[in-house]
Amino acid sequence: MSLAQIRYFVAVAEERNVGRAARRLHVAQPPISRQIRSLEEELGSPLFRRTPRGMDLLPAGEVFLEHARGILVAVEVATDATRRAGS
Amino acid sequence: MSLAQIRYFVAVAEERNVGRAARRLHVAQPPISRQIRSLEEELGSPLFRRTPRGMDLLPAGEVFLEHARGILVAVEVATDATRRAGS
DNA sequence: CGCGTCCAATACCCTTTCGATCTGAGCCGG
DNA sequence: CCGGCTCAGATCGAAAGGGTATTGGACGCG
Repeated sequence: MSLAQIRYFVAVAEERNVGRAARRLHVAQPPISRQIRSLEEELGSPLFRRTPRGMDLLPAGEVFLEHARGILVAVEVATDATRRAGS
Repeated sequence: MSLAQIRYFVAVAEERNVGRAARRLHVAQPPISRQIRSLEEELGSPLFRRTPRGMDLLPAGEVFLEHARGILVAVEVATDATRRAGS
């Protein structure tokens, strides 16, 4: 699992759409699709239901989403605090 | 910043020694050194003082260490909770 | 009914990143 | 001094990651 995967996941969960998430993150669509799939494999359970109109969060996805947001915030807080301590 | 870098950092901080951290993580020593350096550059401040006998945590490093441990725990918790929700 | 549209997934290539090995430089103890 | 630590640097091969182009499925509209 990588922080990029977590960021991709949060964007897709919020946009409910891989293409929009990709544009928001300034990356192409296929990398996002692949990373989401890889994340699901690593976690051992699907996070989204694929529909012709986008991606619907599954229960496991909702659980992961809450934690994922916390992780990203924690990384940002750690970065800021360390920069502040270092200068 | 990657989760691997955070794991490397925590190991080095705890061992106060790059070589021991490398053995503990089952990777070679130079990759650890490089990732630590890259992390310091990204954070904008040194985290360790290099000595002929090992690595001493600087104040910025101590700050980052506390946050880093929390991030790794959060990743583990997120993983477990999601696995549990998915099965 | 097609046909155009919108979606995610796949195939393929290329660049970048990452780790392993080997080597070097600095310091300390015997 | 010399032998054994330490971390850092150079080089190489493998793996990962992103981009473009394309496919395939589902819907809606004429």
